[in-house]
Amino acid sequence: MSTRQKPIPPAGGEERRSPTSHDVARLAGVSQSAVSRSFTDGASVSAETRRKVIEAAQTLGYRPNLVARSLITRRSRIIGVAVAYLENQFYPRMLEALSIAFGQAGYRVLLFSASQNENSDPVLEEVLRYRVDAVVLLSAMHSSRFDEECQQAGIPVVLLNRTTRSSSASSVAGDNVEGARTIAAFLAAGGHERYAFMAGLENASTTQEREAGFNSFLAKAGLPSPRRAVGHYDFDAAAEATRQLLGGTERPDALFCANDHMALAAINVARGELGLDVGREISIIGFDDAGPAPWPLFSLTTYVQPIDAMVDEVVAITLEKLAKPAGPPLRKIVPGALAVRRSARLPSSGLIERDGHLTWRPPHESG
Amino acid sequence: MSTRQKPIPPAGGEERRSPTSHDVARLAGVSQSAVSRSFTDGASVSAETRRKVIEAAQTLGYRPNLVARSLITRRSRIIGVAVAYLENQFYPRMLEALSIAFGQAGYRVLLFSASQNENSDPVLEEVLRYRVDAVVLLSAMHSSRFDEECQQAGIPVVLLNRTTRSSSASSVAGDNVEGARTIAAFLAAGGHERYAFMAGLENASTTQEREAGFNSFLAKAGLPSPRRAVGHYDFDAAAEATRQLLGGTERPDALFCANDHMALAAINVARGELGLDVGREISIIGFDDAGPAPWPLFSLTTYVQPIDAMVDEVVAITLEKLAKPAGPPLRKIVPGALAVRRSARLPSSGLIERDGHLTWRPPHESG
DNA sequence: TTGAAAGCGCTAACAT
DNA sequence: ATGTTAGCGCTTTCAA
Repeated sequence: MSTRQKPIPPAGGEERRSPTSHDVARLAGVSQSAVSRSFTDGASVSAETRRKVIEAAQTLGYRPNLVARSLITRRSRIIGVAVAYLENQFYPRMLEALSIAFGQAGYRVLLFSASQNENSDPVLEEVLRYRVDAVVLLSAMHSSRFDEECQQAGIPVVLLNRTTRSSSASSVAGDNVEGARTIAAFLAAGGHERYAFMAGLENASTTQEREAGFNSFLAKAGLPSPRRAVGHYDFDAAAEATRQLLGGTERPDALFCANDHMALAAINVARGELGLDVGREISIIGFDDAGPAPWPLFSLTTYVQPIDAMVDEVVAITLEKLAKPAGPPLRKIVPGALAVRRSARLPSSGLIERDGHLTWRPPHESG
Repeated sequence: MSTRQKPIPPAGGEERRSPTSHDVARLAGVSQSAVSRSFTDGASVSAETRRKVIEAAQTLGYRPNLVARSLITRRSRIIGVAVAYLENQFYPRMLEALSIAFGQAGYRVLLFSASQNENSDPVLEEVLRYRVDAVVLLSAMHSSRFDEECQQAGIPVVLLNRTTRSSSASSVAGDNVEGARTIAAFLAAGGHERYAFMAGLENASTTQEREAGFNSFLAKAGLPSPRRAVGHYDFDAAAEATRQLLGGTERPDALFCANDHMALAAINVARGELGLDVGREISIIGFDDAGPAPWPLFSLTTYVQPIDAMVDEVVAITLEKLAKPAGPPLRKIVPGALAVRRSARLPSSGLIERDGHLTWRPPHESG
């Protein structure tokens, strides 16, 4: 039996290894497990022992190694979050809110970027090696194959601001159908005659649901179906779509864009290039309430998605799934509210003020 | 001696443990270390062995556990990134670029949020427990105590878009002094007479350096020193600062805001509230080239900070520090360029077109 | 309450 | 090239 040989420090030799629980134990004159217990919340340690341990830890600059802890607990307390196209102001705010909310629940966020149209599976695949406890898909495309692998590995997947049928993933999204319906009703109440809709990505649930809600109201109200263009949720593409939509004859007097990011592009083109008086000659409405929407120069009427409520829901669902992985996916629709500003003509009735903000309720709510 | 008892699966019992390298080894009929080697890049394994291993891994759905690997290699391949106030469009783009660039280098980004004014030490302290390989401070305040702890733990700290003397942290920043000087020269060449400067956070290096550069040029040119207000790098505060600056008599005809986020607020107030013709009655210039700056409705003249170049520099410095932790901090200033757009009056000479963009060079460059 | 001992899943000598 | 062995730093039985 050889004497316990001091391991050779990594090349360079300068690097001082950080102190371990053993070092602390030695200094405090207790066992290593006592140190571990002193840093564990519900563990049974005497106050005296803990005191000695904390003191020794302090003098050594000891920090529990979460990697080692993860290895044994099989919980990393890390949530993988996939994002793409943070250019759209709505996402950074979601991300920040997620990071803060998960932080308060004792989790950290590991970031994954994937370009918007690209399949993010390879990156997400890589995440799993980090043994993240759960995955939140904020903006990336995803395949059902990925869900299944996660499902099988016992890793909850939560989609944020998108839904999916035929998947084991949970989801949190805004009320796209109702929101779009409200927008259509608002525009109809404003007496508009020629409608237009700007789609985002064709295969995104947000675009599909918002378009469905918008069209269904128009149809039911006997109004003509909207002219249509595709902005791919991209600023430049949306600008081009706006030119296409508003450039010809018989210009629409009402344009609903599937999100604010595109609506902001539309305002830039309508006012900046075409010289239109937005809010009088043309009404433009978006969806989200992204960063610049309330700025005076845009004053964008939009369906507000409540970021904090949605994020809280994501955290709640994630923790719930972490606690009991079994069972069907959890799905949540979070209601929003129309923020009435100046980018769209006001109807003569139904306007109400709430918390200093203007909103609107259809005068004869039915059903 | 007891028979090796199968550990009891975590409560619930549904959870299938993910396969380990041992499982793969057994199925492939090789040793566990052969499996490890098959998943290690430069390791010596025969093609045949690797084939068998990969095949077995495939059928079992094996994924190497990076947590276990980290424990032994003492490298997590995770970079802690601290952000705050993603509302300022410049930061999300930086963050996305960082995530992508580090991803290409085989690292992932662990996110930490701290509010802008708050001391982020407690959060950052927490990071260290995850044994991140390095820390990048994108937006958060930080104390020299934190640097020292990292230094001592052998964890490189890299500041992005801010600098510090008296710290062991490396840094990457734009050329604030030169940029601000160029802006002053540009405004002077445009024949402006009454200057104003909007500061961000007083103790931020960006504000200090940009103000110093701006003022130094004005002084040297014999121009009056600028009127001054503080916008705290916050949209609303900047709007208020704008009212204060432009509201009175003897209105300035040139306003330099310490970043674009505040300049955008200034344009919103100047045009939206005060009805000023931005670019003719008042020239407004920013710094960064944040997301909405080029939008037609702002067309903000600004000093462009090259995000990709800065981020590449951060990655390079981080990797360099990871390779040789010893030595003094690495500091890099990345030059930018003035993007001439329409928010500021054009000088009669010095304008040049580059890559389809308009920029400007002082006609008589001296010293 | 406390300590001893057994591993979590992997990498890295060391032998063969 | 491959297998054996010894841990990485921690949590968690199990006895005392």
